[in-house]
Amino acid sequence: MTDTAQPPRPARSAGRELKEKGLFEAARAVFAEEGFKGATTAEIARRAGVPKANLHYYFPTKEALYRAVTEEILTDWLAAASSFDEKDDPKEAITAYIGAKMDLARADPLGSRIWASEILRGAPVIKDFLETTLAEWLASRETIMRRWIAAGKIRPLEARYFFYMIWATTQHYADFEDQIRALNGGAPLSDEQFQKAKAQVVDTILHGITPL
Amino acid sequence: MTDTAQPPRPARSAGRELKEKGLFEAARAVFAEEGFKGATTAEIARRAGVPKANLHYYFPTKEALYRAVTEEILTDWLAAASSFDEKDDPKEAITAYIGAKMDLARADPLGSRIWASEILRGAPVIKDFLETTLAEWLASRETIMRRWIAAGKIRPLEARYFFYMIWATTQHYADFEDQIRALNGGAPLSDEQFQKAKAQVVDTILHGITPL
DNA sequence: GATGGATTTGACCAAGTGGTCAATTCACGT
DNA sequence: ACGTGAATTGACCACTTGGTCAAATCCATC
Repeated sequence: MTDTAQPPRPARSAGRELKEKGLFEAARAVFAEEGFKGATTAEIARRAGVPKANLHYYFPTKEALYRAVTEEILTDWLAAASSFDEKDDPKEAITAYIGAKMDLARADPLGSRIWASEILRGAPVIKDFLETTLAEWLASRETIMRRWIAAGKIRPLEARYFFYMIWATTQHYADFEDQIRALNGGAPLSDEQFQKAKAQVVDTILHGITPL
Repeated sequence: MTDTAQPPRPARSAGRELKEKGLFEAARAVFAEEGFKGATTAEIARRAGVPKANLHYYFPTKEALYRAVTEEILTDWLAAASSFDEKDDPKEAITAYIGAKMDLARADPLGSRIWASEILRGAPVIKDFLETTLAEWLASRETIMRRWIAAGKIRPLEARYFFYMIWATTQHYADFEDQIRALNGGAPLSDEQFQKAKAQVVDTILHGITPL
């Protein structure tokens, strides 16, 4: 933890990137807790341990900082989404996809919460992403699902509502972590509990769509 | 709908209740969109069409207004939850429960969003409800589920993760309505679409937990 | 050690925040 | 008409907000 002097020479703009990262992470936490409007630059700067004026040196406005944060989240979302395409078999593809979404929710709950908060306020910043990139992603996976249905590999269903169920369930473990904790005797889910939850989600959904 | 003059005499404090209702509803909308911290009393008053000072006559503080709003939401939640207990058969009970939760999300999306926003900020106001009433509700339904499992009526599973899936999925249709709209060509789900979604959620979950 | 751009920051500002208050208006029983 | 309590509201206050700015400090290069 006392590794303050470990970069021997690459001093270049490494300091800048480090400070930017600190502000970025502080912003993620505050935006996740308070939403865009409720978050204050003063609080973000305080958590990052820099004066507020310094924050505005790295990010000209609160909105610029917020946009930087959301952009990364969308990237991560797409990365996890790609796990749907790695296998041709529905069972494998869906298992991998749900697993990736669950792991993302576990690894980066803040990202999921910022997304949720952004949607709650009407998605002003990511609306374009939703209407284009996300809509296209969904449409093309609907095509895949329809093929599986035609081949009798999964039961007939409307693919979009199927994906809503996956998104809702997986992100619930991030967005409602505090509620889950309250229902778990005050303690967050242990790794074992989380693995069991993940397995059950996969299991229930797979059984839910497998033909008899 | 035009039954404004149906109370012939009880003029008493009817005006008061009406105005209180207006502020209450305006507050619901603003809290749902902006969260507790992001919401402003000025905006609430503006939407209710009254001066800000008048708001503070009916509700002394922003937090009092927020607490009144949340209280009603918890009541509605419990009302919908009771539909789980109306039938002894798992298939019927779960169908009724999911249906009630979906209908609640459709009828009162604002309530669901305020709940979500409250959890996102750490549930300071409803934490007690979560830890007591909700935890007890969940525990007792876990007992019922275990009985069904022992009787071979449903597949073995951890009941709490099963409920998380139901809560997540049903509330998704309220909390992420804007996202769903963006993925639906900009139009909100029609009644037919919603009914289809509801049927599919019930169907998938029931199949997911029914023994082979 | 001088130069000059990058960085840091205290002080400041206009606009907004939740909340107060005293002066007014309203509704209604007498 | 009058009195009285409930209801209304413009003006105001202390504090917070996002953002600015100029003066200071750093630091790599010559």
